[in-house]
Amino acid sequence: MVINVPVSVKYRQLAHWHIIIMDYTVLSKIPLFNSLKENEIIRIFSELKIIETKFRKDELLALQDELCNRLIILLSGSVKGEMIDPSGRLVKVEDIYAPNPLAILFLFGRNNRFPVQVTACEDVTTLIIPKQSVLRMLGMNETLLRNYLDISADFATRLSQKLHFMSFRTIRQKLAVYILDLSKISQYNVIELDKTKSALAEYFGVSRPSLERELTKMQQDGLITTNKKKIEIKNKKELIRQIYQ
Amino acid sequence: MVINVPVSVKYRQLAHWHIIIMDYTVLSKIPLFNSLKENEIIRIFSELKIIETKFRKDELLALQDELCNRLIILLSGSVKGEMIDPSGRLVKVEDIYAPNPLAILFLFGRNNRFPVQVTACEDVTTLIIPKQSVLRMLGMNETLLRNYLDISADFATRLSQKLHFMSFRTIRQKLAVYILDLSKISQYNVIELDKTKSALAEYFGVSRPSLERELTKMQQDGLITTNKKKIEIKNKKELIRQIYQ
DNA sequence: TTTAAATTGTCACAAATGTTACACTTAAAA
DNA sequence: TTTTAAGTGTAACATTTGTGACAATTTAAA
Repeated sequence: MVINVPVSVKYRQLAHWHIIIMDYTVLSKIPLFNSLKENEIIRIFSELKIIETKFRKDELLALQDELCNRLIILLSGSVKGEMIDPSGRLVKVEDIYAPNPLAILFLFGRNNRFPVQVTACEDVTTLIIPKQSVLRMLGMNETLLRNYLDISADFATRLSQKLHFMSFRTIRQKLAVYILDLSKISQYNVIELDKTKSALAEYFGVSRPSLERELTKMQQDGLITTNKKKIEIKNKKELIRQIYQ
Repeated sequence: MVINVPVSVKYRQLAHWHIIIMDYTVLSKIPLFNSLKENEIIRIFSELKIIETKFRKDELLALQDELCNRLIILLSGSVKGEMIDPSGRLVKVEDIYAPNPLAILFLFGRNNRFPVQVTACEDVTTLIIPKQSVLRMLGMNETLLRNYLDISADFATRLSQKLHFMSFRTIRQKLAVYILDLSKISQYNVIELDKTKSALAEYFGVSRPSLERELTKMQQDGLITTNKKKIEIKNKKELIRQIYQ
């Protein structure tokens, strides 16, 4: 695995910051710059230290526990966040795709370090904005501030929802919540799992055979029928009841 | 239980907003106003719609799933956050004490609703700032913005840590992490639990007898000795190893 | 002080989940 | 196409955890 030179070192070597000439069409797709007019974006980019950096597949964008002193926004490609535990194992936590920012929740705060190691899944292009520039930027434009707060809140909401989800004890409860959520989205009683069962078991934090067994039991109990990735809800009322014992 | 008139209704009835004359000593203790000079605080309070509201014990400050359109900061007293599940049970999620803000992570975002119902544990005094005023306030003063972002990040960090904590499967792993964390803080090998064992079991999402049993087993295995709320680490190296199988 | 409530410690048994193993199917790569 | 890897489905057995119950102890309230 190729270790990339830490970003913070890289841009300290530059005498002056870059002024990036970029497509408005590209930048306007970035959630942080949503609803901003072209001249506002140009002003922000001309006044602040914002640089474009490319990473190759498998290069590191950030190390676990490294000081989070810059906002990294993916322009193209995708990265994965992984935790290293003391026994040396790498545990994948999440994937992030362009055009999203990464670790936006951890840029500020008292212990502002990357919670995971970030590795490029493929060749990626990023915008890197030093923390101080982010702060100036947010003070310059209220729309931008609003976008930043909205994006942060959305991440926090997802974190909180996952925590709530984890609080369901049994595999059956987790499955019931998961299936019902999917059926809400598709509006049908027949849903198709959006992950492989192995991935779902990992997401639930349970073993794959246990997940399969519970699906089989739920079928025997007349709650659902299941085949491969397709699940049909047979008794919605009872399925809801399963969530609360 | 007394149901309080929703706050949003309350202050819509006021013809003009209040200018609160308050002690600088009180306000400077609020994390959000940390490091702000007196004249800056006075300016903010004179220009924005910020009102002081009192709630009695057991009154509701916010309902679960209610639109989160205001920042509530506790000046005195404490509140509890509880979730209601469809079977009607109330599940306590957390306590918040003055001088902290509540639901700061959920004020913005697409689905900005209170994730829990908030009830006063005792008589409380609060500052209520409408969302729009919060936004203006953050644009007015960079220190304030920085405070807001820091506070949000600290909450997000705690959420993320709890999620990481929940990802440990067995009770023994959770206990090992918990005990080692406490020993890091106190710097000693003898720690005192900061919760009752019932509360700890609830925090872990396990039953109390199971928690007790695991503590007993860990003592039998020579990892710790335990009595009431005191736990002494006997074999730190082995205790660390327990975290990873 | 007395009394009541909360906390702690323990047990036997039931239920849920993990582990390991194997066979089969499907999808991707050569 | 053939080959290989990934995904699915199931089983026996071991381990972990939950449940309900009870007694002893500590703490708070009257």
